Amino acid sequence: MLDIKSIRENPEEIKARLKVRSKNYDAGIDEIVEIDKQRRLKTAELDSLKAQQNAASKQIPQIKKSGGDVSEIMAEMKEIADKAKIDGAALVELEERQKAILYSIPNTPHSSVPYGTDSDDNIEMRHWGEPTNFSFTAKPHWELGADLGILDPERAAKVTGARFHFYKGLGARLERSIYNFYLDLHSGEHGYTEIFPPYLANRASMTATGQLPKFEEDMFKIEGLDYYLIPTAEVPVTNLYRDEILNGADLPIKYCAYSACFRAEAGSAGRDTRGLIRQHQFNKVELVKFANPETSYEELEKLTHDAEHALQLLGLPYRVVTLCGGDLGFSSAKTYDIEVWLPSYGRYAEISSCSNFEDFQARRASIRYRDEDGKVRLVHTLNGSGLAVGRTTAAILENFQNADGSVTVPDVLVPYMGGVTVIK
RNA sequence: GGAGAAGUACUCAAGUUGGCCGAAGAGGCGCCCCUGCUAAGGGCGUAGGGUGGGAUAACUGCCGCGAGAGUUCAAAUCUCUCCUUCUCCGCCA
Repeated sequence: MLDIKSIRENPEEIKARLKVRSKNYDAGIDEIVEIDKQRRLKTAELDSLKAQQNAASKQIPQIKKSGGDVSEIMAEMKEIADKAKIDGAALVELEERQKAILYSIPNTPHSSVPYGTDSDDNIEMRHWGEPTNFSFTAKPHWELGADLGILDPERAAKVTGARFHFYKGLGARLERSIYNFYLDLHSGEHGYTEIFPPYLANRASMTATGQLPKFEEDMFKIEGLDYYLIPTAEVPVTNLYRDEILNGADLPIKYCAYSACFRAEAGSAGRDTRGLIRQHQFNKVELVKFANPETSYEELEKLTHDAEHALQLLGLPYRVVTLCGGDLGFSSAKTYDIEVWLPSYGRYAEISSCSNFEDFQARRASIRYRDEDGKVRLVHTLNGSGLAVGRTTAAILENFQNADGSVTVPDVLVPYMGGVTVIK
């Protein structure tokens, strides 16, 4: 959520910055400025009534003590109390309206984010390796999975529904090897503390990280409870410090977390219908940072490189792009996508999204830190996939397939695979 | 899931016939005094955070005793709902 004070003071600047997301973007800035004005007037009105009440509350017992008559002042206070009630209700309504708009406004993009309408306008920053060439006709991963007997979406459709998978045998082992490798890499070499979070989060948490209220239809909700299946470990891990004040000297705080992720993705019907790319449930290792605002963009670079490092060790070709305004996520100020080469698609496909949310989530979640000067400030939150596991499995199967239909296991995963070097 | 008990500041903890409770006390922490030494003693300080007014000052209003709602002129204190923790029972990986 954006700061109402900065909207109040620089409405035109905020509007201009939001236009990087979309030319015609109308976030309701003018409306919110007007509501804010009324809200503050009403607040002042109500506060002065309360001040009168407080003064009377001190007088009444004293008058009573000295045997005076309080009926007149009490009658007067009754009127004030009634008026305060009406004002209070009006104020609540204004606050609700303001909040509704404020929660629906996306983050302002960082100045380095280019204008653009969709993923075609993203900017390639760098790439590593080259697209894989095959001397034979390469198969897509879903065919490899079926032929090797390691992926079974058909039975998953029977047992659950579309967009779920059974992994079997070395397929299940490969998936497990990948997220164990990721966790070991980030918690070991990269200095992230490992977290294993709950897979359900409540409404307050989902609101704090920005999934709610705007994207409710993308979430799986638990019937009859205020719980949602997490779409990413970002939700529980970022909310770890909701409503807390951290010690500034402890920043940056770095966490990595494996979790299953659940996405209803109502709008995705018809896309990526086969294979592991777009599932209702998938595995992911997430990197989360709580950072000092001064250094959060350096932390974003480091986080992105940490995620890239995993792909380098696996030997998978990838590129890094800066998302343009039109492709930028709701809560993010700047995002790098890491895209892995996917032969069946003939293009790079997203396997990680590394974002700096600046204070957007921290304001919603009230995550702050005490600075050296004793002042309390909002932290900057960052996160990125490190990496999506199912898509890694797909990329490994496709990029490392052999002419005979077998798949070579990347060296770094062999120990995790119990010494298996080829899946056949 | 059932039955009880409890949630007050960094910690512990008073306060439930509603009103001089912004909230006793202790510990901890900070500063100082005494002490020729890392002891003992003494003094002072220690509620923040949010949100308004005001010049992004001085100063000042309002809200904060788990959360929310209610009763009342007035609630930490009364009522209701919810959350969390503890104990016992049940169930269970």
